Parts: sequence; structure tokens; C-alpha cells
Amino acid sequence: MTSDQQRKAFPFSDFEPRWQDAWEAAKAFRTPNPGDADFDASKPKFFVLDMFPYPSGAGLHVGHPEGYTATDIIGRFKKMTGHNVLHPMGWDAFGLPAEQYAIKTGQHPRATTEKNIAGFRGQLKRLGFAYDWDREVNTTDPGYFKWTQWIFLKLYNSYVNDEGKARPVSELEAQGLSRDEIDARRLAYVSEAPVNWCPELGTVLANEEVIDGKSEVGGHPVERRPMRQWMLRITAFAQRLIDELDGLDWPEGIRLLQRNWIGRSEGAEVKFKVLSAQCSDLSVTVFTTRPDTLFGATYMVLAPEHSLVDQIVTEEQLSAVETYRERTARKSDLERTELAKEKSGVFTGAFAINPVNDARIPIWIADYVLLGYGTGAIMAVPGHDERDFEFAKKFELPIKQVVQPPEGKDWQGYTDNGITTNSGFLDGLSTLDAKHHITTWLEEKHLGKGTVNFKLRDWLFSRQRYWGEPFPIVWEDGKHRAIPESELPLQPPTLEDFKPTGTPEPPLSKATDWVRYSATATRELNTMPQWAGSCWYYLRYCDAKNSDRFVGEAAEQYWMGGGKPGGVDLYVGGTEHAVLHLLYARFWHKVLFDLGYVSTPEPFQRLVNQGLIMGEDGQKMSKSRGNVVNPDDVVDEYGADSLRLYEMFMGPLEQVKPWSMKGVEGVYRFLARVWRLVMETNQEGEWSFSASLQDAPADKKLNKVLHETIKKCGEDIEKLSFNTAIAQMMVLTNAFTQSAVRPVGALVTFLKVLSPFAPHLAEELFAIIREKFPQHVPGGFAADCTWPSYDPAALIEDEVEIVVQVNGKLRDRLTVARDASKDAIEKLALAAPKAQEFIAGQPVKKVIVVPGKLVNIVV
RNA sequence: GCCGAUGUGGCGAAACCGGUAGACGCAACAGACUUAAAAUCUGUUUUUGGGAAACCAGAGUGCGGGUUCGAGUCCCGCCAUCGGCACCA
Repeated sequence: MTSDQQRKAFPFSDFEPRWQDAWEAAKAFRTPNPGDADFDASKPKFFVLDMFPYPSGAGLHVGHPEGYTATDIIGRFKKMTGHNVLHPMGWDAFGLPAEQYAIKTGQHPRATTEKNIAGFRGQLKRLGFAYDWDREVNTTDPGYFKWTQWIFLKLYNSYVNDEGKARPVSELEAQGLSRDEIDARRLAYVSEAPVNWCPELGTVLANEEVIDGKSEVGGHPVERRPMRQWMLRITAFAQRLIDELDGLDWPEGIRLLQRNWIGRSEGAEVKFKVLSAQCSDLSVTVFTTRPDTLFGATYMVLAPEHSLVDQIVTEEQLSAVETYRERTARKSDLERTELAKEKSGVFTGAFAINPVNDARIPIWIADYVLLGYGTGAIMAVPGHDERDFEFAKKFELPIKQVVQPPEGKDWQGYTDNGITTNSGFLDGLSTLDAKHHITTWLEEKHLGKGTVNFKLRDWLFSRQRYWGEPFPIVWEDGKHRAIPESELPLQPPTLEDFKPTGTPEPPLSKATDWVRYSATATRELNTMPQWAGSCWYYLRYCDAKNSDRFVGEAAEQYWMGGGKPGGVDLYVGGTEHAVLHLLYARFWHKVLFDLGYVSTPEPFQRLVNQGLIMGEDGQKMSKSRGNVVNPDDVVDEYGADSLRLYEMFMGPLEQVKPWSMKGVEGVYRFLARVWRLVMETNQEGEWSFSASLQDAPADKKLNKVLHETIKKCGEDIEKLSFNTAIAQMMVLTNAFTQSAVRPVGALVTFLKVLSPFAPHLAEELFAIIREKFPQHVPGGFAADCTWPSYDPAALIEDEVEIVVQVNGKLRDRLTVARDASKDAIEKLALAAPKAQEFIAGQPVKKVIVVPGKLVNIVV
């Protein structure tokens, strides 16, 4: 034994790597698939999924093992309770950071990515996770992204029918639609709209990747500019993405976040005639959620970019309008939000006619109206809308009351429901009734209609970067078309210089040979965003090696369809993906479901968010604060089991909690105590089998704690309440420590309960005990044994302690027989000396008896 | 501003359906072992007052009310911290 190991409280650094090697050599965690010889179809399935990591150069962070340990414990537990468990791991390895890191270090992203993956894999293996490594996926592997491209082609070749279902575009061909008409309905389509262009990153970004006008990656400024881009028609699924959240076992907060992001609002479109010197037959349609306030519209606002502005602007206002439009166009989104407090705008000189009362109202342009939402035009009701109110005050526009608020409230700027007033035929109606009434009226007169709008925009799906999946698309005569599936995977060209060009021209344009598809056709030069690979990786895990299909049918049906209601049974990850990955993946999954490729409409049945781990100082861990904890250091000093156990013991999984090295030492000492239940050390520091471990039955007290522990740990694992399960195991360990004779049978049972949490220690002690007491230790690995069942009889005490309260205050305690009657308990309680003292001769008004718990005497 | 989550010892936290608040761990203190220290084992540890002590009495789960025999838990009104959204008509 080395001196290094003598310093350790138990020899984890010897046995942890030894068992990791043994498990790997034996493929101890291989999960058979339907069709495999050793597959047992009679067992229920359990698919437990981690959000796969982005393999950065910085290596594993202590936040990673938090969720991974939780899923590992529950996966191991489910296996021990007779389930087929799918618990895989992989790498989300395309994306901006890898490319930037490669540029910075002068290496190819393929090389840095492979190095980073090897680093991550090594770190995860050191933690003893029960992954089936045969199912490892890597989004940058051609065998993987072949199918990402294949799914893209499914999107490209689909449209959404009248029932809101994705169907192949061949149906539209059959209906005789033209090429252009079909292109306009594809789920993957080309658009020229203004997009979020980030000059620093040299790429466009999705709305979800822009935060406060800056890029989510790196925090660089983002500007709007019109560019030709690939879009995915996620908006066609907006309603289903809201509705189908209802059946999911997700944290309410995340569902709400998605609902708000999709942002459904019900209202009406109203058509206003425009008075214009130049044209006679002009009109503007506005969207409003408050059609009931139509009589209160005192002006109208168009988005500055609105196409109608040019046609209606008067000569006197032309230069003011032009100046304002230029100023707005130059503003980045960031500036537009920063200036949100101060309203700005310009009168166009034109007027519109309010269809309900023929009132002539001025038309303004202002950047508080967004082109991309609704119709890009609003009717302003300053009396009952906060923004319109502010604007009207600033520009001295008329403010009119049309809603009567409840007693005692000022009507100016009152935005809630009330009674409609000053509104002709709507007077006296409640807001809700007035909305219905006016909508029907507008529809009858063909002046408008009820509509639903969503905040969600179509998903901007192309990036001007090198390190991503190339689109399986070629261009010819200005038209796009898919390449044949037989040409997949379409590999990116090998480029020495893959830096962004500094212009919207993607780096792939530099690969001139690759770009030329045929004499007349050239390849699409954009690449897909990082989210593409993570939209379907959980499906690939079901059948990771399949080269004929993105996932085999039998495998998909078993792992995703089996059980009720199907899908991934438990998905654990951080909140940061609430509106990105989790929304995108649901969208792709629904398309695949409609097309008949997967069995369920939703991919992730149960979602749990792990809480952030903060630094010891209570601040977010960051290099600049110097409070980052490296999991490798923790494993070196205390072992993998200690790291696993500590992260689970810190507090509830979902909670934000600070790191504490002292806390790690605490669980380390606990594991050492467990070790010393079996092993003892002599003066030289050599370990030998403990004499107190004997083949004897457990006494009643110890047996009770043992069975309580089996019961509580099983229940707590199901609830993901790992901290309390560990506390209970500590109680049991203390009981073993205090008992002079340690019954080997009971101890082995305890080790089974401990094994999902601290698999290395459990495995090592199994092996040690097996040498001396082979009859008490099952064969195979600890992970293969059956979860012990508890004996309800062992939990029952003959006598129970009853608390005696007088007027709700604790005054005495009694010990009574377990099955003592209510009457008997009441008599004993009234006779208790301390109770007597506090009753002090007063008449007893009432006595409440809770059997097994307490008696409350009311005087 | 809106939405969500969380407030319990010196610290991380427990407490099932309303029924003994503080399990378990950390830190601290004391004792045992040791020439000594570390490690280990055994205690004590919410707080205030009284007592040499076992113990006794009062207060106590962010604040203020309420329901109840009984509230950390349920209801009403506040406050604070964290996270998200933020001109979406």
C-alpha cells in the first residue's frame, strides 16, 4: 500500500478505477434492444435522458454531474426493480463555440471537437455512470448528421394541411399546385425577411438566440438586415405546441415560459379606409385584442417599415417621415429596447376612417409598433392602452373614454375589463360581451374578422458558419431543390480557412469544387444551427448504430412508444433550454409524428430541471470570480462516489444551492464509515476484514432501521428526493456503527440500497464480503442484483410514544401499546401528572385523540 | 411593470394529508483513545430567563392579520431575494 493511500480514509483511488475498468470490459451497462438475443420483452421500459453536453475545451463543470448523477441513480434503481433501462450519453458538438475555439487555437474544429469529446468521455467514465456506451451519439459524426439532413429533407418535403397536420408535398403536386405555390408552403422554406445579423460572429441568429439585442453566445451586438435565409415553419404548430403542453409532467414554470414565448392572443382584424389625395381605394388592416374599444380609437400607428407608408405620406410630411424611417432602420434592436421608455413617432399627414363611427383619425408611424407582429399596424386607443396613452400625451393626441372602470378607478389609462361606454350600440355591454358583439358586427359588414396571433416567429434555420450540417440542397436557375437521399450524408468540404468571410457570404463559398454540384447547379452554402442535432438525438439513442433508418421501427416503438403515455420517461437538464431546445425538439417530433415516423406526439413526458450549483461564495461560478470547482480535483481528493453523493446530498435537485468543500468531506466521512463497517485498520494502516462483521441475525431495533431505510430510499428515489434518502442511509450507518455485532445479511442488504448512489464502494464491499460469506452475496455486479423489498412487519413497534398537549402546548409524553384504544389513551392522558398540573382543576371542554400521535386536552 | 420560484438554527437543509419544528450533514464545544497531533469513537449545540445539574418556564419557521382544539404547512394583505419576460397592440 502506498503512503498516498494510507492518507485516505478508504482506498477509493484503488478500487474506483478498477471497477470502472471491470464494468467497461464486461459491458455491464449494455442495454439490449428489441431483436437482440438477450432482450426481455416482458419487462417494462424506462428511458431516462440527460441533456447531452456541449463538449467545450474547459471540460466538465460540477453542474454536469448533478443531473447526470440523479439520472444515474434512478436508472440503476429502475434496473434493480426489473425495468429495461435506456440511459445513454452523447455529444452536441456542432456549433459556434467549437468553431471560435478552433479559430483561436489555429486548429480544425474536427480535431478540437474530437479532443474535447475524449476529455469529456474520460471525465464521465471516472464518475462511474451506468451509460450504455455502445449507444453514444455525436452530432458531428457523418453517420449521425446523415439523418439530421434526412429529417431536414422531410421538413422540406412537407407542408401543413387544413387539419394542422404535416403531410408530404406530393399531395400538393397531386392537387396540381405549381412549383412556386408548393415552395410557399414547405415547412422548410426560403425567405428574404429582415433577420438578426451579428457582424462579430459573422452569422445570422434565431430570435431565441438574441437576448436584449445581443447574441446569446458572446454578447455581441445584433442588427436587423434583410437576407435570404432558410426558415422552418414552426408557427404552423403554434397552437399544438401550446395545447399539447397540458398532458406533460413538466414543471409549471417551464410550461408557462413556453406558453408565453409562443404568446397566443385572441382578437380581431379591422379594416380602416385611408383618405389619400393620391389613391382612392386604400385601406389598412389593424390587429387588436380589444375590438370592444374601437369607438375609442383616436389615431392609428403603422410600423415605420410598413409598406403602405410610401403611398399615404403627404408632401409636407415626407421629409420628416423619411428622416424618422432612416433613424429607426439604423437603430439596432438593442437601441430600440433601450429607448423603449421614451415614445417617438411622426405624423404621415394621412387620415383613416374609423368604420364604426366614420371618425377621421390621423395616421402616424412609430417604432413602438412592430412590423413582424399582427398586421404591423394598430388602432390607438389611448384611453385604455398604456403605450397609446403615453404616446398620445407626448404628441397631444385626443384621449377618449370608452370603458367604465369599477367604482373608484380613474378611466384614463385603465386597461382592464369594465362596462363599455360612449360606443353607440356597444354601450352597457361588458368588455367580453362587447368583444363578441363587435366582432360579429365586423364580420357581417365585411370590415374585419376574429383572429388569433402568436408572438412566435418562424425559426431562422441557416447560419453563415463552417462547423455545422450542410443543407442537402442545390440551386439551379434561382430555384432550390433537394439532393437525393442516396447522396446523404452530405459532408462539409475540408477547408483550411474556414473563418467567417466578414460578409454574409458563408465560408463554404471558399470551397469552389465542393460548391459546384453540376455544370448548372451549385450547393446551398449555409449550414444548419447547433440546435438541429439536438432536436432528435434522443431518438437516435434508441438505435444508435442503425445505418438504414434514423431509428429502427421496433426500437422506436419500444423505447418511445411503450408504456403509458410513452416518450422519454424522465428528462433532466437545466432551465436554460426552456424556449430553445425544448421547443424546437417538440416541433420536429410533431412533424415526425404526423408523417408516421414516431409513435407519440410529444417526446419528453416528464421533465425535471436541476438547480444551478453556485460557488462557495454564493455567486454564480465563473472563471473571473475564481470560484469554479473542478470535478476532477474533487474526484482526486475524495473519490467519485463522494462527488456523486455530495451533489445529491446538497439539497433538493431542483433548487439553486451553493457548493461547500466541507460538505464534500462530510459525505466522504460517511462513505468511510460504511467502509469501516466491513474493514478495520491496524497500526500500520493496513486494512483487514472486520471481526465485528458476523453471520448473525439483526436485532429488532437494527432490523427496523434497515427496513425503514429500504422503504424510504425506494420512495425517495422515485420522488428524486435524494438528499433525504442519503440522510436515512446515514441514520442506518450510525446504527450499524453503534452495534457491537454487525450482521452480514443486513449489511449486504444495505449495500444494495447504497449501490445506485455509491456504486464503486458497494461493488468493492460486495467483492470483499463475498470472499468470507459467499452465501450472503449475490453473483454478478452490484448493479445486477434486485432491489430489496422491505418487511412491513419489521417497521411496527409494540409501543408508541404519544404526546400530551394541553391547549395545544406540549406538556407530557406517554408510552402506550401500539393498539391501545382511543378511550384508553384519553384516560391515560388525562391522568398524566404534567397534564393534570396544567389542567389545574379546570373543566375539560374537549379532548382530541390522534392515535399513534398525540392527545390534545382543551380546557 | 408582468409572470414564476424561494424565505425555517452560525451554515446546507428535514418535517407524509394541518398533529412532538430543526431529522441528516457542516461548523463549534466537551470527553475517550494517543507521549502528542491527526484520524476515529461518544456526547452537547434554536433562543431567552431560572438552576450546580437532571430539569423547569417563556419565545420561535420573512412581516401583519385570519381560520382551527392545534398552522412552517390552509386563507387574506405586505416585505425581501433569485430567475424569466419585457413596447407583441
